[in-house]
Amino acid sequence: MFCRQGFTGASIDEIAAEACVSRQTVYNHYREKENLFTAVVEDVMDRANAMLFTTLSTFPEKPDNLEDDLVAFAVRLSHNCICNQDGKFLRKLVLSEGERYPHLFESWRQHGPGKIGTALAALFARLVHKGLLQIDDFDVAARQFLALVNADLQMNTLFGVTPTEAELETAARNAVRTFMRAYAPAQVNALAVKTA
Amino acid sequence: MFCRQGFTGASIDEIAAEACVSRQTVYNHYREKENLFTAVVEDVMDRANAMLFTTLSTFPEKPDNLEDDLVAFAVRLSHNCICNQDGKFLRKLVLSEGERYPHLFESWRQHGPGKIGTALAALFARLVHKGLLQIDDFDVAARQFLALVNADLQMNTLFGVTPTEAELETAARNAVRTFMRAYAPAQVNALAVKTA
DNA sequence: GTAAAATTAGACACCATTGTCTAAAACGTC
DNA sequence: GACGTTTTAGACAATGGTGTCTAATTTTAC
Repeated sequence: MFCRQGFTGASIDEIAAEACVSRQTVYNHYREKENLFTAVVEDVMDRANAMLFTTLSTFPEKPDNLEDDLVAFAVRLSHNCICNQDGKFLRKLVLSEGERYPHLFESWRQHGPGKIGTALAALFARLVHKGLLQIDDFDVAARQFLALVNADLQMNTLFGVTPTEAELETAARNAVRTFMRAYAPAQVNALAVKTA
Repeated sequence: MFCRQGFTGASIDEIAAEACVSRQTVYNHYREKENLFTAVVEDVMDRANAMLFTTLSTFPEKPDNLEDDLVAFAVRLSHNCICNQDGKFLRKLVLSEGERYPHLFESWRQHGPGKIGTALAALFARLVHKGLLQIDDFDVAARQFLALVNADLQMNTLFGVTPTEAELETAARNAVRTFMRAYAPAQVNALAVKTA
């Protein structure tokens, strides 16, 4: 409800009705609307974080085909963390009510994109160490990877349309291809060109 | 005011006070709040579009040093169209009230990012024609360019902090470096590596 | 089965906001 | 300077929301 209508747009009455509970019960649990709101946000954030780390752990320790593995990973990432309801809610929230709730906002920044960024950077560092990538700044590369994955989906997510599996796939493939061209060692790219 | 507080958050009284005008005058001009709102949005959109096209026209017809020109262009783009108040407003708006005003939303989609995307794609097509870039899908490249430029700034813009000129510059340089590595013809990259 | 705790429906005061109305004031034009 | 138009301040009803209260009902625990 907060997701769909924002903080002021969601009335306690509607929320209570949606929860099949009386308004008074809501007030019994959370003294006031703000408490309910922050509780919801924190819950959504925790769930999103959990989802994020399970997704991160799916990346194979010894990549078989780096490009394909990265594509599959990007698909899972956007599917689980970016295009789902929670992710959209959080981004929307931060944008619309971020200035009103600075501490929520800060907490999101550190637990959300902050964590995903550092975790991705660590993954890339491992891949560099194995000679599969050539990256000078891991943090920049991580941000760019996320940005590229989002590039094709941004319009859809803003639109409120959840992209189809096929759109997700091509978006991921476009992103990874560009990423690999920019960050794969020369011989890997040469090989890719030769096989193409 | 709509920008800072959203549609419902901004009261007519406050708006009238800010405009140094009585509430009744507002109602005389725009029969109701929604009309005022859509008028504001359209005005902001028009201004943003004008700004965008003047920015696009600054790109040199015969690039001297492509990488530097792209960096300068990216800096101007983020400065004029992405990080300024209007751009932030529009993104925020689309995200928070997009579902409530589908026609506004659609109009934004076509006149905002739609136009910037196709215009950028056209620019890249010219650069490819001159042999300065090697791109298979112009639209994808345009979206990726924008995404990369935003990659380092997203956090700042969400935070509400306007990045310093130096941050803008490094963000643009990171973006363009990756973009060039992915899309510059082999000999250009080889040259860049040699000179580095 | 009973007592304590939680939940419910509904009424309520309170507040902010929208949009209307009116009479007075300011403005512009000739 | 006079007349038509616009603006203004303030009052006003209507609406919809928050948070409180109460008395009745249900659930839970023992």
